[in-house]
Amino acid sequence: MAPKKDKSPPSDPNGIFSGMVVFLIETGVQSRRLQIWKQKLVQMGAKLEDRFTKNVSHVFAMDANLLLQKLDKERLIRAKVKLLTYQWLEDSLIEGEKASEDLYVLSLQSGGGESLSPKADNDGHSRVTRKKSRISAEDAKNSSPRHMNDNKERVDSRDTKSASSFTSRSSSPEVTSPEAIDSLNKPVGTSDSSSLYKPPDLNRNITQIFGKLLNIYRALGDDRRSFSYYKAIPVIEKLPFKIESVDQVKHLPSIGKSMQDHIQEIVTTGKLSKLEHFEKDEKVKTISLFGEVWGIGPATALKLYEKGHRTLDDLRNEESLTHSQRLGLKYFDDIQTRIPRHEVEEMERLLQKVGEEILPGVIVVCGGSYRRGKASCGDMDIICTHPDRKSHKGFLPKFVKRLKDMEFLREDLVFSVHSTEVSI
DNA sequence: ACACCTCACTA
DNA sequence: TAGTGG
DNA sequence: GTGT
Repeated sequence: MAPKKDKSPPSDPNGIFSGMVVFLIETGVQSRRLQIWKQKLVQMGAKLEDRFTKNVSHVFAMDANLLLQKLDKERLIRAKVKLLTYQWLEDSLIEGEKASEDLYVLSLQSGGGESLSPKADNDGHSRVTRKKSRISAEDAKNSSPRHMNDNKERVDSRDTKSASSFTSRSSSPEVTSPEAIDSLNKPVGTSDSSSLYKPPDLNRNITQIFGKLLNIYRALGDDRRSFSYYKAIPVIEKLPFKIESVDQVKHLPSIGKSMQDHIQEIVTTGKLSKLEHFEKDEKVKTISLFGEVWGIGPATALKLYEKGHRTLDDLRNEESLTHSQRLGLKYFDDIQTRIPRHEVEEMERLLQKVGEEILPGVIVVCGGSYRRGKASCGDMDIICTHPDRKSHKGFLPKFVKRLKDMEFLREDLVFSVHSTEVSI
């Protein structure tokens, strides 16, 4: 059985590229790299053609120009083959699965002059976005992979209790130095051997505006529309080139007619009148502001606006506010302030220490944005576990009480009784 | 025309 | 049950 | 707003 096996690359019929019949435009490709690509393609199930036959399903090239130098445009159109950049190959190999082809399609612009140069800053390297990089680090700190299924109690210093105003920053004069924080971390390696990528962030002009629209629509309660922007932004961020024409985003997923129009306006005028209109609107401004208060959502914000309120101070005299909303107002600035990473680190150690006193062996670690390596965090997510898989029961209430006694915790934005039993 | 995420907690 | 949070 |  398995008669074929002595070939170096054990072509895998179930490889991610199986079924593909590939023709490569080798012009402008470093021979060494080309060799690797060929090997990988075959290894992962693709079939290589040395000529552009009609069996070919995919053609790869560095760019459209080089492609057209080798093959006739009309013939390509007739052939109905996928024309992709080698970047697709790179990214697919890195991800371990076929990437969406949308971002790598070589368009056969006419004329022959212009052309699109998919490389904004040279660097023939890959940049892809990993899908969800959640797994893995989870129990890295748990030391033993065996514990990964232990029951866990999840506490959120923001939604279970407020950890406001105990900050050591109250005394420190300045902490807001985006750059300083930025340089602090950025786990993104520049090494090309690594499988991490750099976010070029071209098209920031567009994503920034879309981000604002996202927030506005969310504040207004239009979650659907807001979600559309939420999906569109990362698609645009992924693009390896700077958008100069609406044609370049015509077929991208999540980018429909409306977004295209917006992009069109942004690349030509540098701004979006729709957004400017929103930002000028008294109602939108007010509702957005009120919505930033913890406990106030679109519905309440609108009611408050209709009652005639316009500033946060106006709200302080409002009778109808709930307990949570009052706290949200009282600690508005504190909650708004982001926590420097090193302070989170500090608190993690403190919490671990206190936890140990209550329940020896307990493991308290930080999750959320901290674990994801952010330079600053909006809140602090902590995860409490215990190796024996059962001692953690009943730990949370004691832990919380202890932290309140020592005034680490001062107020409850919400007090959860049942979620202390959450198991994963 | 219709779907697009979940779910515990608060009032 | 409507509203809210992430 | 986008996709089916």
